[in-house]
Amino acid sequence: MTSTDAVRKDETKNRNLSNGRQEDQKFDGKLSLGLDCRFEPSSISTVNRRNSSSINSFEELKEEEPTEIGPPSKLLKTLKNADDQVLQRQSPLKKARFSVRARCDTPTMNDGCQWRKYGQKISKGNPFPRGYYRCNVSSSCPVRKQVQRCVDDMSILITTYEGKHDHPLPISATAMASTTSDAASTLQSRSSSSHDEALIVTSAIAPISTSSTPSTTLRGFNFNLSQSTSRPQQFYIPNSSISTSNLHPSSATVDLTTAPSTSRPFGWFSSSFSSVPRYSSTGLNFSSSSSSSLEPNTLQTHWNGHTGYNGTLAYNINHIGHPYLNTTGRKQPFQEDLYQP
DNA sequence: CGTTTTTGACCCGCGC
DNA sequence: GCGCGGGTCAAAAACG
Repeated sequence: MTSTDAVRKDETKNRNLSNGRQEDQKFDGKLSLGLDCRFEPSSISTVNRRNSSSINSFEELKEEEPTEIGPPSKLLKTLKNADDQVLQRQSPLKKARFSVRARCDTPTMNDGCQWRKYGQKISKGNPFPRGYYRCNVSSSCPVRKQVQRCVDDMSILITTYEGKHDHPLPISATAMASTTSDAASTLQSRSSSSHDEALIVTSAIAPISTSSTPSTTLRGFNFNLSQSTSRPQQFYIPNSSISTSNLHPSSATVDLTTAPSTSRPFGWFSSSFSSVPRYSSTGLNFSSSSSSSLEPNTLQTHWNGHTGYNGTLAYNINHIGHPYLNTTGRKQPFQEDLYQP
């Protein structure tokens, strides 16, 4: 057993290394994400229904490992890997966790990073399998994410990020994916008490532009990371909620499923970005377009506060829509269909 | 043919 | 100590 385990580790190591090469190459290119998260107006109306359930679901997540202080055995196990060295470095006390809830039709949110699925499990109390992904952008990147449907509303996708990216992050790795808990706790400290409070992102941003066809409905908006800076601005994301646990500040959840008024879905967004055409449904898109004239929108967010990522976070509205394509462009089975009762 | 996903098995922590 | 459940591994299958 022990010898086989050792062999396992080595194999894993080698495999990871090879993967890393590949990812690095991808890194050079502009990463374009097709995010398939859609905010259906109809589903938006169901948000209220969700509120109770969804909150439960993500609290579940947080309680899973509230005090995950470097899992002893796991940590030791992984210590052999560079991954874990990074992990330890970044989280001396506990793994940072950052959950994002969003309505999404696709199996997983495209957040700008390359993710490799390494497992799937049916968790108790939830008929929908939980997917386990690890960041594939860098071979040593310790970031992992878990993706699971909300048990009460399968249109809601709960993505939990864990760890920090150890790579440069030129990528449009999303703030969510990259900054994890620290960011979230920071955010929460700002929007503290109320769950219904708008998410406020202080930013440096230029007016957003969109390449999407104005006449069509916006299916997604992108969250981009870029290193550029601009004039400060604030984003208000009403009805989104950030929650953290006082007990476990290292994990936080951003709830993007809560929609604004029904008559004007995402009106808040339009108001923030005047150039954004009116749209009725959206997809949440975390994409990476590092240097594009199309999206000079870069926001410096408080997310950067503690994360070591001083890059700016750019929220970019874009018309993207390749549902059922993941980051690699590979066709993904529409899992919802599979889960359909 | 190389890469990614699937999936069953395994490992480990935790509660009883 | 035992069983359960979550998380991970890795061989096989699927995909482009």
